Amino acid sequence: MYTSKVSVWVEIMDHQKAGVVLHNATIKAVAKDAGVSVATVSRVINSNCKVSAELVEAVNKSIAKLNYYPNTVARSLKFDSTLSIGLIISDISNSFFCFLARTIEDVIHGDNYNMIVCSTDNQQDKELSYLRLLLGKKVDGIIINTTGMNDELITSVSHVLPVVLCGRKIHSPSFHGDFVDSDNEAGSYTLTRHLIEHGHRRIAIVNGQRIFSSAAERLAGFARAMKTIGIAVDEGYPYLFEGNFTDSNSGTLAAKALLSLPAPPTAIIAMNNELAAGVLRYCHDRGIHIPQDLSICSYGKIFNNDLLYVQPSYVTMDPTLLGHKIASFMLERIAGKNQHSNREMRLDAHLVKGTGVSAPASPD
Amino acid sequence: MYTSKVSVWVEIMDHQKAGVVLHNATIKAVAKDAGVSVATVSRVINSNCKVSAELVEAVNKSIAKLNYYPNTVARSLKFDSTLSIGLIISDISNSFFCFLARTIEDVIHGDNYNMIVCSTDNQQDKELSYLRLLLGKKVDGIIINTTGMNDELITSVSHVLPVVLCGRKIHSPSFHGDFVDSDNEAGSYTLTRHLIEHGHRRIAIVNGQRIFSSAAERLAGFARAMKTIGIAVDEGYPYLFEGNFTDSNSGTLAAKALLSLPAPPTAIIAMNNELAAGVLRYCHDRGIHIPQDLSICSYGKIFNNDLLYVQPSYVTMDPTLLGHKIASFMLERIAGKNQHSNREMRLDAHLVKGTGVSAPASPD
DNA sequence: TTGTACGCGTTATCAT
DNA sequence: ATGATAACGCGTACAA
Repeated sequence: MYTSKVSVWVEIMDHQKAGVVLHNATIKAVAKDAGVSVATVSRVINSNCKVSAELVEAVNKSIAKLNYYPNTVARSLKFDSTLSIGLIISDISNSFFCFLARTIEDVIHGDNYNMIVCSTDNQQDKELSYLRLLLGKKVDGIIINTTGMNDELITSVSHVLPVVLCGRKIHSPSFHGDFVDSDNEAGSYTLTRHLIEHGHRRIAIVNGQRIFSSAAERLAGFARAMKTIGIAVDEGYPYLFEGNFTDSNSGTLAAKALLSLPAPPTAIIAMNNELAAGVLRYCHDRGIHIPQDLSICSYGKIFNNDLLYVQPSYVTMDPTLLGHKIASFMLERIAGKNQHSNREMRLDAHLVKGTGVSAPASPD
Repeated sequence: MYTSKVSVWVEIMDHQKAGVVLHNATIKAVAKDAGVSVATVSRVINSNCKVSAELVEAVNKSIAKLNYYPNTVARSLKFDSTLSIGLIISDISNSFFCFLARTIEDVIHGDNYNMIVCSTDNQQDKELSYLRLLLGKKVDGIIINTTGMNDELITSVSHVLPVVLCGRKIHSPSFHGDFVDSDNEAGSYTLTRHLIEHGHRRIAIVNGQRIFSSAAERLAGFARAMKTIGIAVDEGYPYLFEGNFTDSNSGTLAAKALLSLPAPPTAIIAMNNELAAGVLRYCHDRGIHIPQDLSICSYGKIFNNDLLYVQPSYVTMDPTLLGHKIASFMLERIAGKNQHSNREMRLDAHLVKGTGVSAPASPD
């Protein structure tokens, strides 16, 4: 099996600390120096076979002398496994994905896996290009927050490689992999009901593109909540803004558009942290008082939320929890050789009330 | 030479969009199917040699039929180059490093390089472990914000691989690589003078560990500025707190300690964004009014700065600018075969005044 | 226990 | 122009 020989590495590298030259020595060089065959060296390194004590000694001496360390690329070629997994997300500079990436890195590092990070900016061609690259690089698995525009290819990939989706679902029945996300519909429902209970009726929603399952589900939860007060959210609903999840500026534009309406909303729900920051930025710059003039909610916590000039109410979407689940699924799939049936994991989104919500100034 | 054959990939992968099975076909299988030798297939793929039109046709047909794509691992073995670079930083979940990572990714992706992200948490053993891993994986270069505790090894690595340092210098004369950072001394001087000009005298500094060159330089700039008003900053200086750059909580502890002193400071300079957020958090929770009770400055912008309840003055440290420079240096070194002499690039840190600074309530 | 030889998927060198 | 074959560095049957 293809495991990582940490103990050997430690032994090897300890000798390299004192500023010695790294020769890029090969196993052959070590064998020659120690006067043994490459097979013996290999056995010493991987310690999976019996080697006499004196030869072990000699080999280790040569390893230290030559500052030898194994070439992982060659091993990968042999085992068709690289001990690295690809992470394809829309944008690593988004605080949510930062924490997600960090958590995933931590978990998989425990199993000696590395992480190749790829940011797509939600562009189909970038995603495609990265998928190709990772496929060619023979990563052992792919974690992907997909753009939703390469479903067929990803489905194909899922037949040959462990795939864990995050945040955006693939509906193809032949897709083979796991899915982890927040419980979008319920979370959005909770958030909307929170506003309704404060007396709001003209509630606006600033969403991401509906081609993303998360956006669609959050819209559905919103609609279900609005239905409880007899308001139908359909194509004609006036307070619906579809922006871009990865661009807080689209939240700013949304706020501007919504608040310019003849009968502006008394509350806005931004469907992720980026959009929420954008909405907040608009209100801050324009001197719109929150919550007096407008109540604001966010799906997921805004970074540095507790230090903001006002705290929107939000439902939790903890990237650490998500990351742990995602990484675990991935490692399980790799270990089980991708034989699991599709799994779906939804994380609870519970309400955290903030100072950004109050009763509307002029209820209808 | 080892280049990436993008055009070929496009051609190859276009046929895979419709949910076909990815067989992991090899060049041998393609050769067999097309009735040619593997050499010919290789030539068609890399189009570096003349092949007759009909054979090109046949090979491409087989490639499409078998959904063949090249195994990068095998190529890497041949070329001793993987088209990937390692990024070793203290913590990818820190907003500053997020933006840095994103920028670097963008730039190197243009040259078809990938990025393996490694977070060390400023721990020596983690850094060591990641260095080993990247070395074994035969990355083409390493960008590192080092812990400062593996200088000898990194120096060794720099003799065999392009290395670009970021934020933390290695002083060994035999180190071979580039260094990019903010102009720490000058930036810190600017920030301190800003407070002095507002009338502050009891100015506290919340710094990272001085083993990091950035922390040492910022301390030096602070000391130089204080000297202009005849205050010596030495080991006996009472308003010196050494915390942890990567842990905002240590900023909170610092604020608590400093403000509990008999003659508390009238201003605090936090030497990075994390520490500043921690200081701010303490003040916010304790109801300490800023800037009335205390003025606050930060080296680098706090994330979502414009939405905070108060805006510390800060000097710029743009991760995007830094990232561009770092990535460029790396690509140049890779292209030039590591033959450059050591380069050092300092980015200007200019002052942005915020609402978090005013004259002290009770000047001495 | 130890060594020889082959194969992993490619590319490059030599023949033809 | 095309094909056979030797490398790249490693692990492991198989032989000894």
